[in-house]
Amino acid sequence: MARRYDHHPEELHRLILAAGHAHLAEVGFFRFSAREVARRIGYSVGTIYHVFGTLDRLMFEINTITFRQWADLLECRLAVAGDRRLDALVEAYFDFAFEHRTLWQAIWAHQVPAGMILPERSAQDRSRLTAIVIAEVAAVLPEPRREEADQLARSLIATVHGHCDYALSGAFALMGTGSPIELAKARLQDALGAKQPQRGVS
Amino acid sequence: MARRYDHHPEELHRLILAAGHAHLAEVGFFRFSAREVARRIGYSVGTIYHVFGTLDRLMFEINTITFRQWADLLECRLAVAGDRRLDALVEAYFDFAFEHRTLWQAIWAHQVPAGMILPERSAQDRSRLTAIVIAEVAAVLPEPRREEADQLARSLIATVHGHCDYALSGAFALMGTGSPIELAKARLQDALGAKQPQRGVS
DNA sequence: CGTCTAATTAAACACCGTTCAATAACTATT
DNA sequence: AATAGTTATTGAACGGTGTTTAATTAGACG
Repeated sequence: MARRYDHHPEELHRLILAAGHAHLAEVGFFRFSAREVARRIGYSVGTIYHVFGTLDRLMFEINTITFRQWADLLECRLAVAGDRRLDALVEAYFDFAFEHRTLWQAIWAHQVPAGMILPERSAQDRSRLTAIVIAEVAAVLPEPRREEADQLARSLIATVHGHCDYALSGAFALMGTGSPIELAKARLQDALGAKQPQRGVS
Repeated sequence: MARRYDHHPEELHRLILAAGHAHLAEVGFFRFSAREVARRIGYSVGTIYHVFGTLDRLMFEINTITFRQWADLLECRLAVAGDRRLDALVEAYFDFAFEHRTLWQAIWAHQVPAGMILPERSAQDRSRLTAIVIAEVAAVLPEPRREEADQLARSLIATVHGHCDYALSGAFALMGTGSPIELAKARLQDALGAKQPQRGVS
């Protein structure tokens, strides 16, 4: 026992995160197991506790990776979007959630303990998605209302989030026409349409 | 071992549900324990499995109780509401979630297994909340658009849900003016305001 | 070469969900 | 009333979990 320097500390940190992220994607939040992560990388559980201190911190950092990937997707989609940029954001939001269901649900399933101190870097990664939406909402708002952008953007994110969550939980299942994603777009239109006419409105 | 008829089957069923509901309210979904429920009622774990077959079924029925209480609150609030009935519904939605945080979160944390067959009674209890909102949305829509009510109501529920979930998860925490509940009301106003002018609009 | 530090581990603890054979209490039949 | 049959209930077992800790040992430092 007590081998060392198979991996440098940073490397080990990344190794655990990568294995943990992959494991979480496979089995989902409720069947996630720190022991299984340890098994996968050929270390013992204790090492994970040594590196992360708490399971909550490991889960938090894994979810931060997911946040980063999610924001990356939104940026990619914006880069190739036409003039209906907010619709593109809604689609990216949904697409990520549906394509990486287990990872996305883990974000919301994990309750970060009250007192936990968050690394600055993580907070930044996690707020990127919000920042992207705020910028686009601000761009769409007419000049005098631009100071609303922050609040309004968060409200619209919550709106899309609600539709996405309901769709994944099956609550929308029995509905005929009007997919959740189209309904979400319609609600954004309701909130923004009056304030700023977009081209090509459906 | 093997005492009998301390409680009739129905009584035992209710006893487990009541204890389970109370336990869930205290510790939340992630620390819920079937063994603890058994301990509380003075039976062994096996009995719970005998009565409910699966932990998932027990959790499902406990959550159904929560759904029932939630719909009850909405109805009570409607009964004493003024002319801004939808605002009253939004408030009731939030109030229940905040007052019974653990129970409310358990509803969304619990993934009902795909194949599970649901008792008719439960499905009814669970759909009541939606039905209440549909009725109020229909009442507010102008005659020609009344057939939209079903879809629109679900979309508005998703909207409020998103705001509520975000608020509880702390994502709204750092915002200045404009509480989540007021933002949710504003989004409903956006969606319905144009279609039906309400008195006393803020 | 010896000392110190800290990474790593095995093992232990106290739980958990789930299953199942054994048992005892009730029911039905004679 | 006695017997046979049914079934509610249990304890115990199995394999898993998160978390903690003392022991070990690889590497760093003098």
